Amino acid sequence: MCRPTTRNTTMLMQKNQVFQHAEMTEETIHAGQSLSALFLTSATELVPAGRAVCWEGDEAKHLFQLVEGVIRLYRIVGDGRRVITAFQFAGDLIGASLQGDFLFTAEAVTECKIRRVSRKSFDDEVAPVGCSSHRIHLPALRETAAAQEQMVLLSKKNAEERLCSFIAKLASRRNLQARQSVLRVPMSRQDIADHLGLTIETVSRTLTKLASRNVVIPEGRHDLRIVNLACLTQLSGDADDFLEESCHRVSLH
Amino acid sequence: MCRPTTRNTTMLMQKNQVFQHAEMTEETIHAGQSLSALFLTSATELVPAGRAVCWEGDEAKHLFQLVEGVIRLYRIVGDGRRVITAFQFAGDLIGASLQGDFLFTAEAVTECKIRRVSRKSFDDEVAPVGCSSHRIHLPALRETAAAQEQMVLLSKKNAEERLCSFIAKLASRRNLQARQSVLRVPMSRQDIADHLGLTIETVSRTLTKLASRNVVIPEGRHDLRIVNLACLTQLSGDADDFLEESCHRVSLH
DNA sequence: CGCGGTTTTGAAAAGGATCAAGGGAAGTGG
DNA sequence: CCACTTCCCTTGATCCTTTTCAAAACCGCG
Repeated sequence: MCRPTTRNTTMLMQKNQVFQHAEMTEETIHAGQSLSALFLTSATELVPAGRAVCWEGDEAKHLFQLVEGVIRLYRIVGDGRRVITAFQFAGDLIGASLQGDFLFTAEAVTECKIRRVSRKSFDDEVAPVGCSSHRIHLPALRETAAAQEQMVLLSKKNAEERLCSFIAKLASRRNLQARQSVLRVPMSRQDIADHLGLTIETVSRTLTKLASRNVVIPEGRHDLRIVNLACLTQLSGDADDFLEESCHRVSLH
Repeated sequence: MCRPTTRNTTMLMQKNQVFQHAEMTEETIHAGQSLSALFLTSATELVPAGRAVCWEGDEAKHLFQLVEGVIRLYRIVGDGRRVITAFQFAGDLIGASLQGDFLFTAEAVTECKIRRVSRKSFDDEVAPVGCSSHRIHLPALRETAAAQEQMVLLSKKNAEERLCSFIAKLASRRNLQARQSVLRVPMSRQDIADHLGLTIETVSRTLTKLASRNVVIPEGRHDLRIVNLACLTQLSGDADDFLEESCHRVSLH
């Protein structure tokens, strides 16, 4: 009775972009504006690569807007095992969905520009605006959706699917900024491994394998040439499966 | 402004260790009351075991309060692989942190009593109350915290640690209801496996191993005698490590 | 140009998954 | 109340993916 049915499968296929085109009500827009305004009142800070902007367990007295650069959010468990729960990119809000303490350490992957506002002024300024919970929820919503996706990745995907998912997602946000087929990957292999629940060696090997199949080609340590995006998406495992075959045919050298 | 207090465990506060001591401001309490009130206006529905109360992808026109029983939230990925992202227990709110569509299917594990309210009245009634985002965020917060913990579990823990984490968490919520050392585990092995990112066989084997080490002893399919809670906690892998040795000594038969 | 850290590659080992069968409890019908 | 069916769970044996350990290659940098 609890077994998967085909009905479920079809219905669920829509992926996780669910929130990319989330509701833009007047409220949302209005709130968005007041939000930018709030952040604009504070000067941008420059954070060098490797520096943390907040620590797990610290009281979340501020939140941050990432203006430029890439940040990793992570937790350390037990004996120094690190789990990168998410990467954040330009435009993202860090700590907006928090109360109390930070649940993660946020560390610059690349040099970053951030703006910071106190939680108090955030609550005071932004919350009263449009209160039917829409806007307030939005960052938390995205976070939740991302977390769910990550859980799926971690519990059901193999190394290749994980890596392809990761690259495809990176590529898709890159697309928004409109570019060619070379994708910047600012994070180290260790970062990627810690995000995907793999070891650095497995990441490396899997990448090599993808290269040999002509899906993506590493160019230096931090760039990837996307040769076959369709295939990449296929291999990521959450796509519709109907092209699987053709993809393999195309991709095999 | 957000200091924890010990009194007054309202409906929402009881679960989920992380936020057990979350903020109980006047606002929160007030909102909690208005929330209970809202839910109390709707009659309880009886949901038989195995029945779904909402489906992934459906528009979230309602939210639910779980009055009694256990519910699993899951997503189906690709070819019928099921990921149980969370279990929900009496007092939990389902769908409160959503906008738009449900991100999961919610299905009764045991027979359940639920109350349901429309999202509209939830937003209208509850949101305007205390608007500085505190109360609104609480369910979402818990969810996020739980999701993060789950990511840690899935990316860094081995089968034994996963199972021990799971049992320990169950046991800790059980404790709140004050009972003896026999823990009810309403979900099937398959449910547990799909939640922990393992196969049913591995769950079974690991349980057997724990039994042979005298940590927990299965009594029938849905009960566990907790013999050595300290050890269980140790083995869950997110505890402080200082007792690791002694624990092993104690546990080895 | 040599040096330190990162990445790649290789070989061996381990932990789970998978495949296959057997056991047991709950429910059904006689 | 008992035989029978069924479903769920356990156990065993083998296979496969990923990890682990080790060393070589690469690359940016002083």
